[in-house]
Amino acid sequence: MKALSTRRRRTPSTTSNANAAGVVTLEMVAQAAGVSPSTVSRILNGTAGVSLDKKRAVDAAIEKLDFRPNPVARGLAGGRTLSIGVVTQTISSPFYGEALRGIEEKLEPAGYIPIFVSGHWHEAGERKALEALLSRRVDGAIVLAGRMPNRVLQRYAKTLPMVVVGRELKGPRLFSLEFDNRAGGLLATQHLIECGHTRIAFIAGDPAHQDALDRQAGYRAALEAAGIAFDPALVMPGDFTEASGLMAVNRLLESRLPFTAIFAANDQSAIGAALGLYRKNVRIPDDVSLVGFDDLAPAKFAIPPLTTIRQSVYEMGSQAAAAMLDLLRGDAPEVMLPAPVLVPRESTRRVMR
Amino acid sequence: MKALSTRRRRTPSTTSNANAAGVVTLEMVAQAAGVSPSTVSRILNGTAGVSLDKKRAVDAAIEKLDFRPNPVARGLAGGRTLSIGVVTQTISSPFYGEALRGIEEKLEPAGYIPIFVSGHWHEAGERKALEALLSRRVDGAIVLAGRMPNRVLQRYAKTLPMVVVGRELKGPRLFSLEFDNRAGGLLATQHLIECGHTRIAFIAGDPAHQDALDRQAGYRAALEAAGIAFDPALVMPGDFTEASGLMAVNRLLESRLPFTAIFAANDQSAIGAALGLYRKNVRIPDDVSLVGFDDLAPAKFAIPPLTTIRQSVYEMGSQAAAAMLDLLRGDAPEVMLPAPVLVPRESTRRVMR
DNA sequence: AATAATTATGAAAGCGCTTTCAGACAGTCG
DNA sequence: CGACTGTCTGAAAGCGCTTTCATAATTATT
Repeated sequence: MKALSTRRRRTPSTTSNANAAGVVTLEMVAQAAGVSPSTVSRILNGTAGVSLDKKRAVDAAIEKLDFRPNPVARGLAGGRTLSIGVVTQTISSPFYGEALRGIEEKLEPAGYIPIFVSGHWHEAGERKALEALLSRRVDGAIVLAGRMPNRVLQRYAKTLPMVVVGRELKGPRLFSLEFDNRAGGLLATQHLIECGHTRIAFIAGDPAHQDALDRQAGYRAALEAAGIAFDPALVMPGDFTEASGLMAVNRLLESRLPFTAIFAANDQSAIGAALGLYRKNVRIPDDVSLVGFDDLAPAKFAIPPLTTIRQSVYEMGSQAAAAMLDLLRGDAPEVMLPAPVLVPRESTRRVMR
Repeated sequence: MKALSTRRRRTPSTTSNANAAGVVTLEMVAQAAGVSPSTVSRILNGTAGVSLDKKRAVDAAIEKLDFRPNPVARGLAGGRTLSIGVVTQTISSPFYGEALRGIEEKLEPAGYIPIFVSGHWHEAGERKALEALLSRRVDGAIVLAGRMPNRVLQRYAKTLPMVVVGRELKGPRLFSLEFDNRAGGLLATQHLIECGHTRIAFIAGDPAHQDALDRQAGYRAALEAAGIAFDPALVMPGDFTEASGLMAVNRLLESRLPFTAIFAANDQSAIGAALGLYRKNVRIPDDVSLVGFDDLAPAKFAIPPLTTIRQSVYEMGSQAAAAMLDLLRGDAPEVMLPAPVLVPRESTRRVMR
C-alpha cells in the first residue's frame, strides 16, 4: 500500500537533493536560495527577523520551485498540524451541515483545515471521536452540542483548546458559545399569543439537548407572561426528527384536546407535524398555526412556508471557528451570536373564531 | 500559539523517557517490553515475523501504557497518513451530507479518517481543495461529482489513488462509480406515462452535472419509447435547488402550455415546484402529478409525500469508500451501486379527465 | 575607541515513527 | 561437522520540518 515511499538513505555528502516523488522540500529551497534551512523556516513562520536580501532570495526560490511546506512534517516537528477537529452528531443533518459550512469557511482563510468526526448521538461515540482527533494531533477541537458531561470536556480542555457550542462552560483554554434558545422559544410563543392563540401545543425536542429544554422554557415563560395556564397535556415528546413531529401531531389529535396552534422545537419536527395535519385534513394556518425553530432551508419551501425562529446555524459555526482562532492566537475570544428573530411566513395567522 | 511543545533536547543516555505532555511513545513501549523500537513497529504493522513471547510482551505493554501510535509521525516516516481526502461541492446540502456519512462510516472501521473539503461548485475551488488535500498527504482522494475536467483528474491519479463518483473514468489507480441516472429518469417518466400522463414537464438540473444530463436523457428515452412527442417547451431549466424548482413552475404556468405532470431532476427542485403549485392553487396530485429524484429524507415528509426515484446516496458514499480501500490494498475495486428504484408515494396518480 | 548589547545566521538535535542493514542464532545438508 | 540458509532482532538512518545553541556580524553605549 505504501504511498510514495521510495525510500533510500540520504546520501550524506551529496548536496544535489531530489527526493523520489519530486516533492520539493524546505532543504531544497534553502539550497536554491543559498541559505540554511533554519533561515527558510524562520521566513516561513516569521519566527525571527531575517535580512531583506535573504528573504527575497528565499521567496524567489519558493516561488520558482513551487514549494509548499509539508504539514505532516510541520506537525511532527512543531507540534502543530494546522487542523481543527470538529465533533458533530450526524454530518448529514441539515442543521449540522450548515454549522460545518460556517466552520469550514472561517477556518480556511486562516490556513486551518477542519476535520469532521461524528459522535453518532451517544457519549461513547463522542468520546471516541475526540480521541481520534486527539491522536491526530489536531490543534484544537470544536464540539457541537453533544452529550458528553461538562467535566469530561473540561478535562480535555487541559490538553488542547476547545470551543463548545450549546453550553455554558468557561475556562482558560475553553470557550463556549450559546444561542439564546430560551429567548427564541419565548419569541415563537409570543407570536402565537399575539395572534390570539391560547391553546398552544408544544412539540418537544430531544430532552438530552439543552437546546430543547431551553426552547421549552421559553415557551412556558411566554405563556406565563401572558397569563395563560400551562397545560402539560399539550406538550408532546419529540426528538427533533420529522417522524417525531408527525407522531406528536397524531397523538395530539387523538387526545381530542382543543388547540389552535403548535410550536415545534425545530423545523424538522414542524415539517413532520405539518404532514400529520395534512393527513388529517387539518389546514395550516386556517385551522392550526404552526411555528418551527432554526430557519433552515427547508422551512422556506415547506407547504405552507413555515413561520420560524431564525438562528443562523451557519453563523454559529463561523463564530465558533472564530473563537477557536482567537484561542489559538492566545486571545480571549470575543464573539457574539446574533439574537434570535422571528421569521413570519405563512404557517401562522390570527385566530378567527 | 505553539501547542504542546515543551521541547527539550532528548537527554542522550537517560533511559527513563517521559515526554512533556504525558504522551506515550513507541519508544516507551519498547522499553517497557524490553525490546527495540523496531520490534514494536513490526508488531504494530505486521511487517515481519516476531517471536510469540516478544509479541505478547509488547501487546501487554501497549495495553498497560495505553499506547496509540501517532499518525503524524507515521505519516512522516512511512508516507501514509491513514486519511482520505474527500472533495465535495457543499457539505451542507442534504445530498452530499448523506454521501459523506456513507464514506465516514465505511472508512472508520478500517482506521482511516476522511477529510472533507468543499469545492464550492467551481473548478478552481475543486482544484484548490485537491491541492490542500495533497499537501496534507492524504493516502487517497474521493471526488464527488465536480466540474474538474477528466484530464486533470487522471493526472492527479498518477500521484495518488482516486475514486470519482459520477463519471465514467477508469485507470490504474483510478476508479469511478456511477449511479444509473438515465435508468432513474426513465423509470420516473415511465411511471408518469403509466399513470396516463402524456404532457409531462421536466425541471432540469444543473447542466454542468452529468447526472442532470443523464436524468434528462432518461426522460426523453421514456417519452420516445411510449411514442410521445418530445416538446422542448416543456423542459424548464433548473439547478437542483428549491428556488429553481419554484421558478420553473411559475414559468411553466405562465406559459399556459397544457401539462398534467412534472418530473423534477431532484427532490429539492421538486419540493420547490410543489410550493409553486401550492401558491397557484394547483393541487398535487389531483391536478398535477409530481416526481422527484434521490429520495432524500425531506421527500418522505413533503406535502404530499413525494413520489421519487431512490438512489441511495448513503450507499454511494459507502461504496466509494469501499472502492478506495480496495485501491489502497492494491486490489481492483469490485463494487456495485444498487439499481434505481421508483418509490411511489402520494404526489402522483392516474390522470382522470 | 573599546566594550556591551543586539541582531542575523547556521549547525545540529529532535519530533515519533518506519525501514534498511547487518549481526546473531537456529536449523539444513552433504 | 563446517558451509549454507533462513528467521529474528537491534542499531541507526531518515521522513521534512522547527527550534535551541552558539557564533559571527552589527549596532548602541559611555
